[in-house]
Amino acid sequence: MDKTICTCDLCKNKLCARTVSIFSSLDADQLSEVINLIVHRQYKKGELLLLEEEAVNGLVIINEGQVKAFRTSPEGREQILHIFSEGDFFGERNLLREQNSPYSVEALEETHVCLIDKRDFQVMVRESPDIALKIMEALCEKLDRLENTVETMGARTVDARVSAVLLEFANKYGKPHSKGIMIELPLNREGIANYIGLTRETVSRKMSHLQEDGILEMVGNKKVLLLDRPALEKAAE
Amino acid sequence: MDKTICTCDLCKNKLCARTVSIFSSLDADQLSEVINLIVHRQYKKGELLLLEEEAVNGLVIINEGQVKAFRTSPEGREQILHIFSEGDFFGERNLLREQNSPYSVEALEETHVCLIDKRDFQVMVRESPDIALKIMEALCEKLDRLENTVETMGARTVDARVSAVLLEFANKYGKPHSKGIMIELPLNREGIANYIGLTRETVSRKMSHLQEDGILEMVGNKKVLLLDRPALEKAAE
DNA sequence: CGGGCACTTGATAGTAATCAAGTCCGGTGG
DNA sequence: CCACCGGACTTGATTACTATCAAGTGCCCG
Repeated sequence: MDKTICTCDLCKNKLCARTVSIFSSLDADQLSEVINLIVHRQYKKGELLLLEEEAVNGLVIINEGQVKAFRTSPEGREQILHIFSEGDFFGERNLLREQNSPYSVEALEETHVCLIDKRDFQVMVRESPDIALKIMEALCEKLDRLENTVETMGARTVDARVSAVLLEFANKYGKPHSKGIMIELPLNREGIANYIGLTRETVSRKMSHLQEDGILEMVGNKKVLLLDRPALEKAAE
Repeated sequence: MDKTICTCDLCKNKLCARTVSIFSSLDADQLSEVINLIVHRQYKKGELLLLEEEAVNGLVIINEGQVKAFRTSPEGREQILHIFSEGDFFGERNLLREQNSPYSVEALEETHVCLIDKRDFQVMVRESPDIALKIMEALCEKLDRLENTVETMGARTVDARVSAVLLEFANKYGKPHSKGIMIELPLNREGIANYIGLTRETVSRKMSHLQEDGILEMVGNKKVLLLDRPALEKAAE
């Protein structure tokens, strides 16, 4: 795990803390206090930010890039639990209790993070109780998403699962495009498979099928152009 | 939804609020104040406490009995997300935000609950911030459990899933027994299937297989005697 | 431009869902 | 307390689907 000083624009300008909703209730003084406590790090694609069962020593805020949080089963199958992007954070569950990390976290691309030490954060929460509310909000959002995931994985067909994950990516990463919505995929085929409990071959086949049906168009391996969103929504049901 | 006055011993003696960890930080005065705000209800097996997409008007604490929280997919498949028993509560996510229920809740047996109105609860949280911490704890526990569920459903074999759910029940409902651990199952075969995304027939077959292997013994339809816990743990990996 | 890795596509096998009886449990009423 | 009835459970046969194994193609990065 290579630790380097963060050089991204946001951090150089000391604005990183301002972009994160968790600190939105702080005034300028409090904010500059926070900024002084923040340690910056950056990770290359494939580097680990955290290892399952390891002690968590603070809150990690993604400032640039994205990461996957995953577990590996005894047989070696990887299950991705969360994908965190700019503005997301993790480690909040371990700020108030002594417990090791429930997952490993790996950079999916060049990723810059802001790190706040556990003790510093505990002080901050005590001084600004609104932060606790923001954390609760974040916990609720994660719960909502995981409940959706459980329903999708337990009660939906495989076709619906693939459609659902593409819709999720369209909502999160989609950019308007003349023919529809251009989606920059955060995961390769194997990653998508590990996110919804399938194999890469099955994901590949189902995506090809969606292309045949004219619902989407694959643009290289890393992008998808969603042509018919309503049809994809119907397929995800 | 039949609403009746609660007649269970705990409530008659006004002790119900005391048994719930969420109020453990309150002193006697605060507690009696809480007790005056509590409304009691009881539900028969099969009755709905809450319907998906319905407004949630307060916190529901299970005082006696148990319930399942579930969603029904468009094709009619039911996915159970949580099982709540004595001391558990739900609805906490809707206390701080306006959002409808993410699931339906149905009584699995005669169930007595304590209900605290949303507004009353918001006042309580403001007066006793420790309650917010308790809620955060509960949210974290639910997150932990759902992450386990996602991993189990996505990355484990079907045999491992059945073993895992039986272990979960053993931990939660198991009572020591001369030959092992006696488990009173909260769900019938179909319910177990809907909890781990399988069909009742498959669950039935896998449980028969575990019995053939001498790992457990079925005692009627509603109980299981776990004979070899280490073997079940190994099978759940 | 070239090589390696990710992706696609095909063939096969394994496993759970489905369809279909038949059995047993458990609650009810005599 | 026992007999009976209905629903839950088990077990079997078949089908459908995805994982696996395998080969070939094409994308992407250096």
